[in-house]
Amino acid sequence: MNFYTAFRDRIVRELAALQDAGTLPGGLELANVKVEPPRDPAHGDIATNAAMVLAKPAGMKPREIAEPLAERLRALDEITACEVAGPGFVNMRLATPFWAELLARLLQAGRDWGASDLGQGTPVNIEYVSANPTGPLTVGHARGAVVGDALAGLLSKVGYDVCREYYVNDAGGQVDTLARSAHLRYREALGEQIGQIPEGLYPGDYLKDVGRALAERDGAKWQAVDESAWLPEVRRFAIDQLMALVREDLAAMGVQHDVFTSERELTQAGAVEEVLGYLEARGLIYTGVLEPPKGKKPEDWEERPQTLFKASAFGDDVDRPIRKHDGSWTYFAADMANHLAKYRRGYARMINVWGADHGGYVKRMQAAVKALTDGEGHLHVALCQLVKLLRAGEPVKMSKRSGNFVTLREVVDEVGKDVVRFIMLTRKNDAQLEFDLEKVVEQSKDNPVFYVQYAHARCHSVLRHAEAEMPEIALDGTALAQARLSRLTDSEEIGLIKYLAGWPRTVEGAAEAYEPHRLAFYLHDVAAAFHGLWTKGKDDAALRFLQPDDPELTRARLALVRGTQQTIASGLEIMGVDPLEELR
RNA sequence: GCGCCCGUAGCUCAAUGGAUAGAGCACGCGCCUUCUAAGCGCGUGGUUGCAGGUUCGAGUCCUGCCGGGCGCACCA
Repeated sequence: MNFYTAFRDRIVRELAALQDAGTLPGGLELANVKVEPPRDPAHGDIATNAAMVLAKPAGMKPREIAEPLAERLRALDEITACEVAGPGFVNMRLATPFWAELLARLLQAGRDWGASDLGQGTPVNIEYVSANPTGPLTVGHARGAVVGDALAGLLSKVGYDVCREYYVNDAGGQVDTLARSAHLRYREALGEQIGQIPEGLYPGDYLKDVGRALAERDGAKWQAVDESAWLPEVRRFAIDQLMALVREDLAAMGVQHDVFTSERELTQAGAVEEVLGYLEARGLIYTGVLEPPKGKKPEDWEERPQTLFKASAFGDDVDRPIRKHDGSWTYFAADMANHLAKYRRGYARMINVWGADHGGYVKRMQAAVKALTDGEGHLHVALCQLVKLLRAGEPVKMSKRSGNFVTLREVVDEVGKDVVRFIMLTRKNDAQLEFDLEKVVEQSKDNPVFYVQYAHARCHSVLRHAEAEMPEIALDGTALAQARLSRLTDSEEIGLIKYLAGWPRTVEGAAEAYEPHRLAFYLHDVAAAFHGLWTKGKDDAALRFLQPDDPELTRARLALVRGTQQTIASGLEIMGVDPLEELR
């Protein structure tokens, strides 16, 4: 479906023919030969760098390779012009019928437009969100949720077998703190005066609900007993409640994970001991003393022997502790078990979406994956930078209700999940993102969500008018694929087809680079091309899509409109955004 | 001190190692009896932080500086 790939195959074939003919020496490495769109459309539709990358190994000048190659390429039907330019590019222009044919294929592909088998069914695990169950999700989590979900959609689209995973950090000190905070709210619900929330406990009002629910279920059962008696049960209860809240928040964003893995269950099942045993057998565990970080020695630093994993043997800067002071496992140790479990379930390819504050954790986890899988596993980490939440240019105040952060829910309730999802993908994940609650719902050109949705709605508007004025024309993609597409001759019409034709390449590129934001930029450009064409019909009635006196031409143009609509819808679908048919 | 990320037009940001570095905003000038003007077109605007290096070719890769962000045992 990616026609650049198809042309690359042909060019490689022609290069082989040139080798057979003795024009080129044999045995050339062709892996670096690329076929891509020239940056400047004036250079043609597609270009290859073959002559330049082969010049050195062939011991020839680029032109000496380019000219005979161009000679052969000119003989192909689809290629109307082929010339050598610049330092040795071979530029090609494709025949109009080629583009018409491409539009027809797009329309027939329907929902599969842009799909490919790049991934060949390879299993990929994407772990994202994975927020601690100690509070509601924040706007920061929203970005991770959107990026992870869009990556999942993207990789599915190009043929990977994707598993969407959430790792629940329900072990360790933070959930104990949660339990204590919830217990306090529980006593409050039973009528006690609890006063100020002590330092170190979670102050958010959302825990009042948890306290009340516990009081309703268990009455005063846990009120006057020792902490050791109530903690495990209150903890379990609070985690369940908060995970339910998390799932609700995610559902409000349209995010649904396939698997929730519990750190506690993993640990209790002995998975960490297994990891330890595995690493010990390979001599990767030892007891040692770590150096304090230079220039920033913690106040309470004490030199003492710790159980360490030899992460430095796998690219990390230092070796990493796997037991805490009290002998329990570190978060890292449990996370190793988590990654080993994923690997064992068949996911040699793993992607984690983390907040930028976890950047310092990347190397050790990658080192762990290497060590635990004998180098067979591969972990990619996408770090999401901060989201700066603004309202009309001013930073948004934190709400007390939630515990001094802005929740995902507040934002979704205010602007809608589609807006959140789209805007979160308008920046590279490792760049900071400004999210202005007022701007993102503005119905104007400088709001990319609106701009793209408007183009999609305009397509539907045209199709609705067509239905009313020329009911004899069938408007579904399959029917329109049969239209006489050779009637599309205006350079802007052809230009739009060319742009649409780039969709599969865009999808593949975004998937390979793990960069879903490219979809948002591409859709913005498609929308711009469409708006331009639409407006041209205002200036020149002959360019309007609907030509009542010429049904054949109308059908061809409606095919283009449908193709645009399908492409935008296809992109929004991967991003998890519902395309709008009307904006009124 | 060390590690990771970032540095591109006045602002916010694009650009799988490719040709003359692109959009939007802002600024200036045009376009509404019409399928949604909630839009379109034209113009102004650049030493890609600095200095070297690799390459036929560097915003992109490597090294060193400068500036900003994040992190740095026993939290997650």
